[in-house]
Amino acid sequence: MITTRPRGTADILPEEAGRWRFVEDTFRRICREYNYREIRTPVFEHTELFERGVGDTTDIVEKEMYTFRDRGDRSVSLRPEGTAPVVRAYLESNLHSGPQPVKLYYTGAMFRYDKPQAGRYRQFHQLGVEALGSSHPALDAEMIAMIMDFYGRLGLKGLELHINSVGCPRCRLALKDELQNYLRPHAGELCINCKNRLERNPLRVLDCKEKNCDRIAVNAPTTLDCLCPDCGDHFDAVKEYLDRLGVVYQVDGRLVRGLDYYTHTAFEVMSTDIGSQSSIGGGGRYNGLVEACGGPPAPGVGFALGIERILLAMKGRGAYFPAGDRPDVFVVSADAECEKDAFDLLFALRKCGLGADMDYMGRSLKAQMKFAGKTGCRFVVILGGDELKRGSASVKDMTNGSQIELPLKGLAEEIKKLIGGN
RNA sequence: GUGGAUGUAGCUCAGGUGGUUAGAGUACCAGAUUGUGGCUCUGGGGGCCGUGGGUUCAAGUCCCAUCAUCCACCCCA
Repeated sequence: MITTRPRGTADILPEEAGRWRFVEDTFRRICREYNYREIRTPVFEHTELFERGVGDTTDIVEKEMYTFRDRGDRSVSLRPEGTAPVVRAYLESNLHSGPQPVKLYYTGAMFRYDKPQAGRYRQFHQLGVEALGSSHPALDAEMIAMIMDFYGRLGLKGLELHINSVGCPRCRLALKDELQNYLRPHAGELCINCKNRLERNPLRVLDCKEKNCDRIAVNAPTTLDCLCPDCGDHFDAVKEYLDRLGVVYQVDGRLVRGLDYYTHTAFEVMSTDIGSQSSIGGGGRYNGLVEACGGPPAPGVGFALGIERILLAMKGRGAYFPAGDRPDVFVVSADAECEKDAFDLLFALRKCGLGADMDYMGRSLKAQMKFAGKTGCRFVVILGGDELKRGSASVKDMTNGSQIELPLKGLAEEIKKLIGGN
């Protein structure tokens, strides 16, 4: 059926698109202030990039990628996330041999073959930033502060910021041992998933939401219990920088993010009122990723935010959105003979930079007025035989209904003055 | 991938136990004395009742399948 969109996709209609633009514009502004520069990468990549970069044991790669073979028999995939492509570009264009860190931001569509539900789509849109080449804890803090700053400017409230450190690979190994020792006696009480996780990836038992698992996990050793001295220092420094900025956070030793490449700092922002898909943004440090992608050892930090979920949270809280675009002027012809003059006038107005439109449905004067009212225009210019004889036009202010007659010559400039005057 | 709910005009929804030409509100269009919006009144256009099967003399109404949406699990943005 050609009149239905693919499952899990959405059309962003004009009214909604205005809200998207508001979110995106706010993001771009903040990126400029924090000195992150835009990067645009392809919407599809070699499948191998995601297998290596995201991790081939993650759900994303195992069962959620849009993968296909192109006509040259190459396996390519629609990007399921933005970090791996940015890292690839960083390497491919030798950005790592320039001044570090390289601070980049991106916006765009991502694709995941999930079952759609509230706040979860197959094509969704992310805003993200990555800072490559520095392992300084102030950078982790800057990024977390930046997200909260961004949400604040959108008028989002009722958010929870959770932070954690998942340590380096050595810490993880230690934790894995500790966890398995703690969990094995409880194995019989865990859910089926967690029984499997116990041997393969016991970290994930920590944020299982099953009641029994949750109860057991509360007392389990966390990532924080197993941090090596270096990782502990790094995390303390991140917290200190956040404290200096007055950023409010909760340390959550059970926060384990799904992607394999995270090391050290991990963070996530939750909204309490958008349904079960409550995460509206998250990120962390990934010091092993660049190397895993075939580059030199280079650290990185980044985050990604979901636009759809941000919008959901904003609507849930009745957040402010700026008014949509509307024309400055609508040109109305009082009788059919004036239509061509109205057309000329319309283009004269536009040439002066005014947003202008007219009726294209052959409507009566009354209907044209009605239609003009619905466009939300500020002024209506009425052109009729009487006015034309005098070389003038009637200008009606739609906000108060007042009407004056002005000469056609220089009309656009006059209207500009009237708009500027308010 | 698993489970639950729903699917009637553009939109929001009515349509007891199956029975003639499927309704409302809203939106859209046109009128309400001769060149003017927002309020009010009147009229009008618009529906493969998601789709495909089945039961029945008869199905929007019952059964099955399928597709889609929503909700939860899972996962994550």
